[in-house]
Amino acid sequence: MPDPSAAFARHDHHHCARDGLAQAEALLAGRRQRLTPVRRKTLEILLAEHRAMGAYDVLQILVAEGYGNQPPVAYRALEFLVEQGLAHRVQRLNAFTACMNPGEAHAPVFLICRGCNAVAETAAAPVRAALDTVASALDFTVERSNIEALGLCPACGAGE
Amino acid sequence: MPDPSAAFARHDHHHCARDGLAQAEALLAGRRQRLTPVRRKTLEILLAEHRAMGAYDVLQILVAEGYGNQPPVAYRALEFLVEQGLAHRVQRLNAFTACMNPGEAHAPVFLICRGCNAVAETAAAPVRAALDTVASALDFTVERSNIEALGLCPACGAGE
DNA sequence: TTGATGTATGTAATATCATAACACGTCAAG
DNA sequence: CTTGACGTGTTATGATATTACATACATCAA
Repeated sequence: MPDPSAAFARHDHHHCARDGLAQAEALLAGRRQRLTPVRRKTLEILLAEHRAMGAYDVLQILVAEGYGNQPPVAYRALEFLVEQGLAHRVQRLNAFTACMNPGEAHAPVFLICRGCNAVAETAAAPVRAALDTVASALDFTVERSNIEALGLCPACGAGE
Repeated sequence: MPDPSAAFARHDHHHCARDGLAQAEALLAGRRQRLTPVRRKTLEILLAEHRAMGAYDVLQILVAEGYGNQPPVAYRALEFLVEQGLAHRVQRLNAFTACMNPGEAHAPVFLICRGCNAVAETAAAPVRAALDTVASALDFTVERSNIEALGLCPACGAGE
């Protein structure tokens, strides 16, 4: 059951799901990486549900579709998608989401609503720039970043 | 066994550990919160080891000191310290560290070296400001944030 | 086509991280 | 001297993640 409040920024969900696979195929082809059936299905699941999903949630659906029913099946596919920038891991929730901007610079910011559990991925460039600045002051080289904010989305914030 | 590379920014470790407890006591007294023996010992452990520690690592030491040997003992003390701003949770590592600046504005940035696993907590104000800006564009109210960067510390970066 | 090599998947078993629920003790307010 | 809030101890279980190994599939050179 998809969560209708999955993203509080209005957006064209059909567009997300429809183009997600095409974008993934194009990107992976350029990198000589394979979008195998399990990986493809896993990405479809993330795109369709459009919410942060636990590995076991994904696995449950994979099983129903006839794939292997052990955790590594889901974890491997998810790990691949994350490595390729097609999905992200939301550390705070031990969960995964499809990336909204595959192929673009990767430093996503996740806004997690504590009221309705919706998760929005948003533009990160300024945040990433600030992060690079403080890191370079310590001679630290940033390769990947996880930036997650917990708070209230517009709907839940209004209700308080 | 403390990890000598726990923080790659040079600092006075004695100072950290010595003042940490005093600061904690002062802060908690002002809030009418109690630094009980388990909580105190847990904070001492984090300050002394000066590295990101798993809850079970902390528990093991608590047991050796004569406290309860079940996970909730450690988790409750750690949760208390996090709530009071005396410790932080590093999501990426499922681990905890003593806060380097208790009492000050809280939006820590963690720099995690993938070479030596050292974790440094650093100044966050500009990053947090950038985060607030992108969040407010979506009418999202940020209450807490986790900002974690994975990369290479000066020592490990040089060795590559 | 065959065989060699790297990559992907299936599966069992286990490791690691975290919480629910309840019992007991302490202490301060009434 | 009871009541209620809080903290701790303990049992049990739940949730998340990985190791190890076997099998299958893709690719490519001979």
